[in-house]
This record gives sequence, structure tokens and C-alpha cells, in this order.
Amino acid sequence: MIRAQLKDVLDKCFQQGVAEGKWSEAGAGKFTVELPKHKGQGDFSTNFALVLAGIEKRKPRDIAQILADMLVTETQLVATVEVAGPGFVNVQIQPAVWHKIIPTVNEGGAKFGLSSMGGGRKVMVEFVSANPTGPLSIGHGRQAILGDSIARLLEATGHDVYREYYYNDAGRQMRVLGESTRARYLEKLGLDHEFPEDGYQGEYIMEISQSLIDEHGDSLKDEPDVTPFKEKAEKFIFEDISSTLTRMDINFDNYFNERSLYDDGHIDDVVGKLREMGYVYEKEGATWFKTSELGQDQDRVIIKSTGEPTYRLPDIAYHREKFRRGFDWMIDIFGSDHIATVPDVLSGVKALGYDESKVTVVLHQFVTLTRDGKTVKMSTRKANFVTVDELIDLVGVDVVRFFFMMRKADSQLEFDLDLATKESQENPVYYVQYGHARMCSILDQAEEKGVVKVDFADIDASLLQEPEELELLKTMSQFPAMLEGAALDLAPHKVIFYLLELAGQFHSYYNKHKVITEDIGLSQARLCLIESLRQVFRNGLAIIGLTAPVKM
RNA sequence: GCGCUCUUAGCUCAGCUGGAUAGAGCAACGGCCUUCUAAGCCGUAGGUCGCAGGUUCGAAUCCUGCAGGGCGUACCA
Repeated sequence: MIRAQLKDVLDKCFQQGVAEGKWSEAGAGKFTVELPKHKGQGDFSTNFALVLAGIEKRKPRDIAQILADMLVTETQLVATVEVAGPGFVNVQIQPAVWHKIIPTVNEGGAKFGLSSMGGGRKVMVEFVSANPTGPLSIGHGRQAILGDSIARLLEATGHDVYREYYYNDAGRQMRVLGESTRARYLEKLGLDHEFPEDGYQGEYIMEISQSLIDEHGDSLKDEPDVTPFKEKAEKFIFEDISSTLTRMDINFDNYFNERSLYDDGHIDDVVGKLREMGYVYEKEGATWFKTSELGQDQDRVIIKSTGEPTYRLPDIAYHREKFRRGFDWMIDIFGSDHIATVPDVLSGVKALGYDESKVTVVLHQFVTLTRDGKTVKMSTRKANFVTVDELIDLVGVDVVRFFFMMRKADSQLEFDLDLATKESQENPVYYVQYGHARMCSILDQAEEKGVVKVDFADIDASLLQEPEELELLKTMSQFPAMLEGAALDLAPHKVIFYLLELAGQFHSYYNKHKVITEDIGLSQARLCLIESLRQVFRNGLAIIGLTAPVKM
């Protein structure tokens, strides 16, 4: 916000320079305002002179000096100006400007930082989309939390967000699930059984078959149809998945069943449309999609010779429905093992005449789990995986959410179980939450000691002049821009890093300066600061779905 | 082979879309609790940003090539 103010001032200076013949119009909009990396380089820095010097073929420092002379006169905003290095102009902002952030935060309350950037744009976030073949694994957990956090960020920045879970309860996977369940059922009854070669070996299959025995006794032992086993398993597993999601405070607006695409005729319709447009042909008994004409290296099968569609066809039909349902923006959260589907789906929607640029795919890399210093291989089939539920049991929801958000999506995430369990005391999530708890404690203490709470407007603002205080105010003022940036980049980890930084600044401040002292005026001023700081923590934590404990 | 992606401190990772002297957390070492929560703070040490070119005032960041890891490249999803 203050950065934007400074940018406006710079634009004004630029125009003034043009009017006075100091430089031409050519450099308009090319320069930027930056936050310097190192201390002693002002609150903000601009490459104004460097950029213009290149265009005007002049010495950067000369231009910098002209700009500096203009800026000094902006005394409302600017405290000091300095030309540095090759031609950077470093600007120190008036402390009073920073102080204004306190009433701004307090007036905004829980809404401070929220923006209307999205303009109510209708956006669907599709994520998790795990078929009901087993409990949510660690990999699904990352996706669930990533997708949910992205959705929260988009909501916070003025988007109309719709969360959808897409699943398929037909197909081969589910048949194998049903057969696995039947095998365990027969096994438990002590009867002859044959466990499917690629069957699901998880413990949960035992539980499902046990509940079938509890309900039906052995009456299903001669059942030729796998359906009752499959349906029981599906119901059981979906309940398990949704209870896991609920624990993580993740909710969906809709669960979309792939089968409805068949029932409603969308699958046939899509094939028909593509065929009309000449994108479909038959070869070797299968139906092919001419993806080679849409920029891909080869054509793909969309209907197998058995008559069953491949995953591509329903995926394309599903995305067409998203367009038809009126979404302005469709975000798909996929694991990197689904990379292959992306070009197929995009080719499909493009061929059908939709704007594929409205689909954004966020790919996240795998989670590797380490235990006892070794990588644990995960597989739903083999059952040697750790579920999200187990992980939550070990370390709690906040730690799980935090860990999964800590890394940007396209880097692999190493989840060290030893660290997450044994040394959970040292988790960075506590560092942030502890900061919040400390602030609460300070505010409680102040009340107990009878320090009267006053409005910041009645405080002598010049009391907050410590470098640590100005630094906190500066970081707080970046909060709204940080949220917008994180939302635009679909990058929740930026919120995490921001909160870690702010927490660090607070802990340092706490150790160096006392908030409650004999000096009533100073105490009151600092309490106002702490209160607004706490608000920023609360908002930041809430937006990424973390709790803000009052005591720790 | 081809496509996507990653490579930054001993380990795990940031790096604001091209800026000044490269950043944090763990791990290591040395300090700080009669004072608002020590789940904290302060300090020390640790780097040819995978390698080689290119683009320009300026590159960890952009382009090309190479090496290495991951995921794909199915009439599995």
C-alpha cells in the first residue's frame, strides 16, 4: 500500500521530468519500486535512474540525482533520499506513515488484508480427486492441503471459489477393490478364496470384510456378483476419506461422480462432436483422438477396443462440463504422476472450442516420507503407506497443514517422520503460533495490571521509534500485497514464509524491549502495536487454515 | 529417445518474476531465564547458486547446450 503510494509519486516525478525536458517519454512504466535486500538501503529503492540511463544514454547517477532532488520535496511521504551504488535511489519513508498501519489494521480487524482483486471471478478448484480405493495417503494429503489453501487464498482475494472433488467409482480399480474385499470376507469365514494378484492389501480391507460379516454373516459367501462387496468398500472408504478431510477442516462444495458423465450422455456427445470435427478415427478396433493435429507428438486412444473409454475421454468431458457450468477459471491440482493427462485434456477442450487458457494446472511433486533416516516407499496396493489420518494422530492437524504448505508445489517435499513426531517441539509451526500466544499473554497482563487501553489516535506516535518497531510496522504493511501475490502465484508457501519472518521480528522485539513498563504512554503505544500485530497473525493463520492458540 | 520438472550452506528449503555485499530453519560451537511465556533471543562458523557459454549497465533469476535426480511418455487412472 505504501509501496504503491511511492510508485505514484515516482510516476509523478517522471512526468515532471518529461515536462521539464530532463528525459523523454520512452522510459514510462519501465522502472520499479523494490524492497532492498540489505539494511542501510532505505525502506524502498528504485531502479528509476538505471532504467532511464539505459534508454537515454546518460549517466545513471546524474539522473538519480535529479530524481532525488524531486523526491526530497515530497515531505508527506518521504523522509530522506539517497543516491547509492550504480544509481539506485533509496528512500526512507516518514515514520508517521508507518504508524498509520496500526489504526488501519485495527479498523480492518479480521478483514485486514483481504482484497477484491478477484472481482468475484467464478473459479473452480478441483483437488484431491482420489478414487475410493483406500484411505488418503500422504501424497493425497499434500494435494488436499495445497488445494484447500489455494482455495482459501483465492477467497481472501475476492474470488468466488467452488471446491470440487472428482471421482470414479466404476472401472477396473474398483472391481479389484471389490474382489479384494470378497477374498478377505471368505478368508475370515475360513472358506476357500483367491486373493487377486494386484489386490489391495491394506488393513482397512479386513475391517470392511469384518463389517460385512457383522451385517450379513456368511450369506454372501456364494454371491457371484462383486457389487455388494464393492459398494460396501466404497461407502466405508468414502466415509473414511471425508472424516479425514473434515479433521483437516477441508470441505467441498461438490463431489462429482465420473459416472454421471456417462449417464447424462456427455461421453457419447463429446466423441460425436470431436468426430464431426474430424478429430476422431478408428484403428485396430480402438477409437483414436488426433492429438497430433493439436500440437502433440502422437495420437491417443480414447476408446479401447473393448469399448471402454480410457481416462482421457471422461476427463475431457468433465472439463467441458466445467466450462458449461460457467466457471471463469478452472484450477486443477494434480500430482506429478498425472502430468500426462494435462496436454490431453487441454487438447480436448481446445478442440471443442473452449479457451484452454482458462484452465490452470498446478502440479505438485511427490512427497517422500523418511523414517529412521530411510525413505519409505508408498503404495496404496501394498499397504505400507502412512495415511494422513495416522500422520494427524502423530503430530496434529496444524503441523500437518503447515508442513505440507511449507514447500512450493513443484519441489519435492520431504516429510521427516522422526522430526515431525519426536521433535515436534521444534517445528516451525510452533514458532509462529508461540508468537501469537505471547502476544495474547502480553495483552492479558496489561489488562491485569490495569493499563488502560486507549485508541491509537490518542497516542504520541513518536513513541514508537525503535528500529524493531518500524521494521514490524513495515512488514505488517506488506501483508495485503503479500496475500495478493500468494494468490496470484497460487503459492500458499508464501504466506508461511511471511508469517515466519514476522514471527521472527516479533520474537526479537520481545526479547529486546518490554511492552509493559512504568511509562504508561509508551506502554499504551506498544500495546496498540501488539494488538494490531496479533490481528495480522490471526488473519494470516486463518487464511491458510491454521489455528491461533491463545496459550501454549 | 521425447515431454514436464528439479539442482542454492553438512541437511531441508526461501529468494518478491533482472538489481547493490546470497537468505532462513535444522545440525555444530559460544552466550542469555529473581523482569510481559526460554516452544524464545543474541553471537560464531558454514557458498565457484550443478557445469559451460550467451543476452546487458547488472544474472541464482531470462536463452542455449551438457551432466545428475524425479515424474510421465499405456487400448492403467
